[in-house]
Amino acid sequence: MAEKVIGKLSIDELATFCKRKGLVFRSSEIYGGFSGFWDYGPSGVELFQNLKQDFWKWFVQRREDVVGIEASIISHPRTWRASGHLASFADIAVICKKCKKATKIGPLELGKAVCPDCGGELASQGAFNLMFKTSVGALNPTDAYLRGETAQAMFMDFKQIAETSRMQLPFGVVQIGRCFRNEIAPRDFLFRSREFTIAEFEFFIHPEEKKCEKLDSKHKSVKIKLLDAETQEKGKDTLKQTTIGEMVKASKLDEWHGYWLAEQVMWFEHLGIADKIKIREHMKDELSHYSSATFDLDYEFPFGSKEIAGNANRGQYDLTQHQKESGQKIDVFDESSKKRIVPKVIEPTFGMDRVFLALLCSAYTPDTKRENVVLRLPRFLAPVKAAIFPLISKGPSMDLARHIQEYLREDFAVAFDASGSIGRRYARQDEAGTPYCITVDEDSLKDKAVTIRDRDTTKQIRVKVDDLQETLRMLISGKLAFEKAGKVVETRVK
RNA sequence: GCGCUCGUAGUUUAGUGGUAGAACGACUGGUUGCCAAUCAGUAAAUUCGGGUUCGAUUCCCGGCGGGCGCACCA
Repeated sequence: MAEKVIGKLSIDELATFCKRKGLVFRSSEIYGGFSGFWDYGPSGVELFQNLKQDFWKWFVQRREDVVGIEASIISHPRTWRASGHLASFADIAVICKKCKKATKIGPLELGKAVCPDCGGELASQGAFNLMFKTSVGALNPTDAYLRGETAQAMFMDFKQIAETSRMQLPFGVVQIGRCFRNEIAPRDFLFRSREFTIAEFEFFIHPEEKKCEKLDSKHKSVKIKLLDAETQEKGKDTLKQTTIGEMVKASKLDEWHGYWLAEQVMWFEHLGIADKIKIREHMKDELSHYSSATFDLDYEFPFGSKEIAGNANRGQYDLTQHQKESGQKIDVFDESSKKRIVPKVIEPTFGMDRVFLALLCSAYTPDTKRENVVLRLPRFLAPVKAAIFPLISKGPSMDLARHIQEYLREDFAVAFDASGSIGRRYARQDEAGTPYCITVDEDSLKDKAVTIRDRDTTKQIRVKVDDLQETLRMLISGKLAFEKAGKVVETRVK
């Protein structure tokens, strides 16, 4: 039988799906929407919270060398002077009157500079203002900015964190939080927005430390598809199959940088999206003002291969800058050299809304046989873990179904659906990404058992009501194979 | 931000210078019913503002929003 060709997913189709299923809404839609802003709906917020929680478990709770903070979104205005973000502030956007090429120039160049391409006269399009400006104080307020990255607080709080949590180098600080950038043209659904969530950590290392004790064979064997700087400088985009170990060996990465890049890829493997990830090295001329080496982790989106995470080598830049600006010492005492030292920093970053979007792109599976979409999310991230259906929606069946709902609800996010045909109810849950559907049927009252139906295979097993909680826990954590969790039963079809 | 282009229920769409029809979905009720296709019913739309006109969802202008291209992206 000829396979029905499924059209390539468009980001529009995904956005419509997200709206329909309560995952993501356009912000302020009753006023016509507001470009660059999005709302997570009832289902989306569950998924997003699960994602953030999984990140926290993976990178903070599981480790001894990382602690978290949650800093204010608005910080002292001098923060951004120290960080170097204010320096590019006065830039002016210009457009060439002749060839229409848009660029930006420094404020003093206006009136003097000409188009770099054709030498034509430049017209000002106005001042660039990538940072969100706000004011603080009701009476005679002072200017302040909403943070464009979460990093700065982790530098500013460095000494307090090290002291109160008794951390010694090397150690990291993580936070997940909202950031704001006045993007010129928000685009591609959630991908480029003006308000977004970053999960970012600053990992502090002794400046002389070259070795990374934690870089073991597990990290070295992490396979990656690499687009390196040289290839890009030649104008090509050929990917190299390599491993973290090989890159470290070839001195393309120092050990700590390699370790963290491997950790990032390993989290994506855990999320099931690593097959669409490639690593892109930044070319010299695109490095940020603070970084000596940067790698992007790009995901293959419907609109192209785009950055969802990054890894920058920030060196001692930020701590040194804040020392200068504040006049305060930001350093630690090194017992071995008996000297005060300023740590160097590796910064792994994740655009969490982008990871969310990548998860949906990978999960979205139109099933031609079932004639509905199946959202194959990782089970542990699914907004709802199980849905309970009474086959007969009245009488003792209904009571038993309600009872199951009550007791499962204590441990899992569950849904209950007694309306429509059973097939329709399965389809609704397939689209919601619910991994398991529990059906209470005619026999359930007699044998005190129910069927569990698997989202991805539609196979069914019969499980005792008393074992449901433990069975679900094992299934969701992946510690138990579905067919081994109960007696496999034939699916009855009309 | 610039250029091109688009904007009818939640979704997909029909239609008209005289205020709109459908399908799917949602909701309510019925149906001894395991993979969206059973019956009955209900709610639900012309993106917003201004102009032309006796009258505009339809024509014109502007805003807002989307798509594509350019540019930008700590």
